[in-house]
Amino acid sequence: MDEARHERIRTVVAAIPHGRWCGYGDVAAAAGERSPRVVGTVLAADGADLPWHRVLRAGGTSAPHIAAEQQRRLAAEGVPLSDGRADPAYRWSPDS
DNA sequence: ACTATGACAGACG
DNA sequence: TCGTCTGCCATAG
Repeated sequence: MDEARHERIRTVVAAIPHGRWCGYGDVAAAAGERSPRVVGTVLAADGADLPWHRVLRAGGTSAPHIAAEQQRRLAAEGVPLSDGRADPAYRWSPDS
């Protein structure tokens, strides 16, 4: 069942500390996924109740449609943004 | 069953 | 640093 897959991903995203961010690839790896794309798929379908704004792309940038919200929330949590790009120093790995 | 699409990542030029 | 191409895999039609 794919329910388990969604749940694992949601769990990982929910585990991201306040004031931190991490990449789709990191979440996917922590959830045991083969592709980071499934993370986006899950967040798009079930991310309303999750801190999805703490999940960015590998480079620290955000997807166009959600960029405004995402950057606003991150800034509100104290994450330094340099020209639409989150500070790498505030990156967090599900492992650490 | 097949094709198109997408909140991605990595490799290249 | 940026734009493009390719590999990836779940969902929708």
